[in-house]
Amino acid sequence: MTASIKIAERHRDFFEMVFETVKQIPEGRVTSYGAIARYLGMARSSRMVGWAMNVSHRLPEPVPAHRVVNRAGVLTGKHHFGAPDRMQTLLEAEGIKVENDRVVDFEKLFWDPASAPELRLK
DNA sequence: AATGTGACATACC
DNA sequence: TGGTATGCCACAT
Repeated sequence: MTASIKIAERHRDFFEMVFETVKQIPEGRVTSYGAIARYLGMARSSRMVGWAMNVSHRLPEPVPAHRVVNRAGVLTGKHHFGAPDRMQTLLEAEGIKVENDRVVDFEKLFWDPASAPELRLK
């Protein structure tokens, strides 16, 4: 395997697909763990997406993990960004408003990798 | 080796 | 309507 990341062989591809998907989230948009899992054919393994995000911190290349929230738009992973409010800061830097650890207008900003409206419209 | 713990989601009382 | 249980599976202890 390429990097020093410890990922089980048979799931390495899955993790990489997660990273690729996350990297395609447009700036200023967000998606959910479940949407990614569903898109990759592991609808019931959304927790693994969370694990992938956890691992992504060790990746040589940057993965915009802050654009992934739970299905309610809550920043459940904020404690994994070093500083408690780093995730929120990153989001707000992209024009996404956050109140009470929740993305404002989540439904509008939601980007589904399956439908990928941004990619289809262009 | 066995058990517990999650950056989740869904189903069911 | 809201809490609880369960599926999921890599990883830590």
